[in-house]
Amino acid sequence: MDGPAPNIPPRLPRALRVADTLRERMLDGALADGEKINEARLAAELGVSRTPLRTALHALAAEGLLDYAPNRGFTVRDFSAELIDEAFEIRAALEGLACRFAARHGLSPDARRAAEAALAEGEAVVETNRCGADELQRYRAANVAFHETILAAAGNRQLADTLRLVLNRPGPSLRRIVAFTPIDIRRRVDDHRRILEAITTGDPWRAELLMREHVSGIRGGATKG
Amino acid sequence: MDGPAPNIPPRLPRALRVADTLRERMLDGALADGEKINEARLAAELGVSRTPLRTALHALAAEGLLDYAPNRGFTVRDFSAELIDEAFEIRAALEGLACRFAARHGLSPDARRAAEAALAEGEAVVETNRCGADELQRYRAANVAFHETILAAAGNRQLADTLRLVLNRPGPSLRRIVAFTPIDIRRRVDDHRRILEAITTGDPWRAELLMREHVSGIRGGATKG
DNA sequence: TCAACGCGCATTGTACACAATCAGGCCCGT
DNA sequence: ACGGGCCTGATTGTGTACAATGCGCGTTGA
Repeated sequence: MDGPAPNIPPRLPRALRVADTLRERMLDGALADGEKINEARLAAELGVSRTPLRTALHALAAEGLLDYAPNRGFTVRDFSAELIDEAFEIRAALEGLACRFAARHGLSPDARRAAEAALAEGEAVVETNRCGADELQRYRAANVAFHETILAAAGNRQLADTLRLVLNRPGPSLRRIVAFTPIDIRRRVDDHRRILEAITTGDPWRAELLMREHVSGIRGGATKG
Repeated sequence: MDGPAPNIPPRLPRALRVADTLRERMLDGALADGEKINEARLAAELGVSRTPLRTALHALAAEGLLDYAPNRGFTVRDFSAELIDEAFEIRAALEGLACRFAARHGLSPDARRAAEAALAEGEAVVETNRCGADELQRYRAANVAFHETILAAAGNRQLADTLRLVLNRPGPSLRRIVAFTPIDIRRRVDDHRRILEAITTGDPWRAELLMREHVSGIRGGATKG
């Protein structure tokens, strides 16, 4: 997503860094659900004035991460467990759509190479039949690369933006909930292979269906049910 | 009825009013695509200082209506024709999802009454077999009521927020592009009937499919094809 | 005792002034 | 004549002071 640094190397505005900081704090729970935000205190804590902080707060509210009541300030939006399920279904629908677009539009040579590389990396991890921190890290990277490649291939910026918003949402960490047993990973990599196949053979609707199932399955195989 | 400003808020923050104003200007094209925004000039034009204006600009950027480049300001995002098509597909996917949720969750008595009332109103318009400004206005109201009722019945605020963002997006007016011949309207009302039927009979997947087709068809019947 | 009123404090909203950064043109060296 | 670097005007980013609003508490009267 927002690449590390080299893309935007010069000092970028405090407001943006503050927004990122707050997003992270919501992800790791440092900002609890429903908590009211005190601008002055938070600004002091972050070492900036209220101006860039307010900019960040309004932006996050527009993204749906905070609730805003005029003259009454901001509160951290509550993302409980069932809301995460809902987010996954939205994500499934949007990624399915992206997949259909990618299949309809076709993959560029570069995109195809990238997708196959990500897939191969995932399969390599599965081959190890192990599930340590290292393998997990490799699988995650491959997974992200695969999904992002498809999203980019969809060639629809609105969709990408919308999806990014949804992905950024759940505070209690969407990712830490997902199960990562070797079986789960094997299944997901297999999903990836079929999805890529549907895309390359030009079967948009099947590609969409598979992706929807794939993303829904991430949650289904992860939560207690 | 729901008057714009003076009715609800004795005093609503300037930033919010400015945001609304800018949204409207983008809708009716007073802010052209790709236009660069000069904060000082626009602030003077709107009669506010740069502070609330900047708040509004950042919020609109977070909503995806503006592009923002650090230290380089804001530009009005370009929503050309094909982008509107894309927006419709996203909308179709999201409303389809809402429809499925509504069917799965079931309609409350109130919601059911509201949906049937909206449907009946639409059918009443069709009965007239006319297509004047008055009928069009009635149909539109009924249409909005129908879709919003279902969205509310889905009981998923994230989905509602996401969809609202997408609906707010296209500047060159999503609505003015849609065709409104009696045949189109008849078809759409018929769609509505089937959708409601699928929901009330508890057929989530059919409900989703029908809604997706319905929304896609709005565009399909409107553009050159 | 309880409810309603009003005051004061805490917090949010806005304006303005100043610092940082960027775009464009001029000058200079080669 | 051409390319590169500096300088200047314009625009954006941030800090700070002040105005406006809302909330809680104490007082007062029945």
